[in-house]
Amino acid sequence: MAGVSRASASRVVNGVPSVDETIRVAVRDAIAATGYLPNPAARSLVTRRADAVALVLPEEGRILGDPFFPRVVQGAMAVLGARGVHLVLMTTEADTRAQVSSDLRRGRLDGVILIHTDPLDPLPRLLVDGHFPVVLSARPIQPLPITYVDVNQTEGAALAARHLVATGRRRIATIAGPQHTSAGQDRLTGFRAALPDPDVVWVEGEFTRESGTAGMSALLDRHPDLDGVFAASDLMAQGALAVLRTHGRRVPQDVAVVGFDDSSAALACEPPLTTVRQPVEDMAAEMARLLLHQVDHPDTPPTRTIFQPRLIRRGSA
Amino acid sequence: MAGVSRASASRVVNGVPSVDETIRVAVRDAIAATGYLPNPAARSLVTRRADAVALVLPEEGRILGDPFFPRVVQGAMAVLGARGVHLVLMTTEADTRAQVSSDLRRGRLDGVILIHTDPLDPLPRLLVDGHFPVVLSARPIQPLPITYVDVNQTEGAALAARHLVATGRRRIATIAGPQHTSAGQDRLTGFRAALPDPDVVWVEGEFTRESGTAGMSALLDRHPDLDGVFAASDLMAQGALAVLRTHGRRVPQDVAVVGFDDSSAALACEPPLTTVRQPVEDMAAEMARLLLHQVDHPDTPPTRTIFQPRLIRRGSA
DNA sequence: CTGAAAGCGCTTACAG
DNA sequence: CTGAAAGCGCTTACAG
Repeated sequence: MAGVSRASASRVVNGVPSVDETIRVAVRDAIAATGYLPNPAARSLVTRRADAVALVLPEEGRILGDPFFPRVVQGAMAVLGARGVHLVLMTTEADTRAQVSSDLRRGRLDGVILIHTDPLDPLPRLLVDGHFPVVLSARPIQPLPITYVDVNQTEGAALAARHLVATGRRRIATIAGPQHTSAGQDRLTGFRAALPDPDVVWVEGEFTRESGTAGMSALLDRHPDLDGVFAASDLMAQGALAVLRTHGRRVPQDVAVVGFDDSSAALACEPPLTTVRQPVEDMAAEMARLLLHQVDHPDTPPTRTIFQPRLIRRGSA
Repeated sequence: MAGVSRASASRVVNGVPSVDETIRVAVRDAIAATGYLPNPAARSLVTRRADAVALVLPEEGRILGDPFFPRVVQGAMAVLGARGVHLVLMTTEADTRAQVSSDLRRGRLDGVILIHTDPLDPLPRLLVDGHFPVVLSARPIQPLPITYVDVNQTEGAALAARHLVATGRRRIATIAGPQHTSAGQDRLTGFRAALPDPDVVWVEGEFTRESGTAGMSALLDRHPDLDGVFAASDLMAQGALAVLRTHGRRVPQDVAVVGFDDSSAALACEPPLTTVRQPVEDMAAEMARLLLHQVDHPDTPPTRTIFQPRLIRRGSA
């Protein structure tokens, strides 16, 4: 309709620079007049690109319910959406996980962002071995040549420790995260290292509200006189706050509480939670960028990008 | 490799019944031996199917942060995943909303599930007019020939009303949802109708925690003696609970509180929230099924499916 | 029931 | 810089 070859039309649509101005204009006019939209399946058939990536979450319930999740999606969508790349939601449950690799092999997915993967999950290794573009949301606990993004976990925990000490707390304890995860380990390590006496009282939680409740009860049983608590997740802090209230402890007067994440749960707490903020949106956006870069340049060596956490002071400490 | 035509191979892969058993076996063996996976782009080019649908949410922040969201995704993924259909996340923000319709027209998306759409949003009408498969998560406030799924809102609110009355509450008030939405309207209507005196005290909220806080404060100012509150969302109930605590009211002894949704926020409340449960997973699964049906049968007339709510009794009332 | 052939709508060497 | 042609990997009438 523009009176040019289909090759030239294709070049204009794809913004190839070496096209004569008159042709370009003719094609653009024709596109505007007809409302032409390129067929992605036909394009995909030759370019070998799906323009779709998956956000892979552990079991459906756990992460979706995580107040963390919305911020991840928001950050990733911002960069993906701008490039017209689809964000497909998947989980690592038995049925879906098979789909992830088959979709990757069939070219239905260009790559994947793996969120909060279980340390024992073989999926990261599988994807690396298959040379598929992939980005992890945290340092893998077993060394793996894989690109990941993380927050400086030890520094974040140190921020919490220093704040408790600076505000005069002396009998400090922590509800740590699961010690089979890198985040759980690093936050405990960092917290201890920043305390005058690293021999701090601690219990292990699972990052969930329930485990925060259990952890705080255990702590209070053993050390009724404690005056400062660092919970390695906001959800655990929320659980801890409930227990403290039940036991008649005022927060922050009697016991100061610091959380970790600055998820939406932090503002739902009473009092609002002082917590260590991870720049989750930025991290997710960066994951998307790194993934897209890998898609464009398959031989990119693995990189790691570490973000700095920040202490957000609110009512609880 | 199986020694048959590519047409026969295609028939076996797609499960066409009229294929000789020997051919079927030969093809299956060849597939197993080679690890063959069909190329979805090539298939899509001729079938005109993307095998992908979008879950379209209002502005990124609002719904993603909604404790409701995980249950929606879970329900939809269960039926979509089983059929190998991708669930693509999108929003109605300026940039993405253009993508929704262009992806639909280009065949990159087979249909969309619209969640919590703003009543003024022109998107539903646009999609209906374009004859695209679409399912809404609630009754549209302006009549529109569109398929939707909803909970019986008035009955849900009536459940709350009857429970408050049955437990002896007499000075009852409600924090209603936004009156420009069907859910907000119906819950208020249903609540009033089930009360001995429909002339109940009420304030309007936005379904958010903040508006619950503001609403409860206003209510308490005007009616310090109230003994029962129905909040039209769990989030508003959570905000109300915080205000009641600040004002020294015990829940449920002094004031009973009932929420709506049974979202994850209900269990995070203190005390745990008595609330009206929407079967969200079931509703989302049904939306996915209805959408897929429309994709298969483009001329399906619009239907509506109403689910029954249930009162979940916990500590707050 | 099966196969040869056309065709889905693009992109991309390859000549010119 | 541009166009004719091949080809991406499937599905599906159409004969037989």
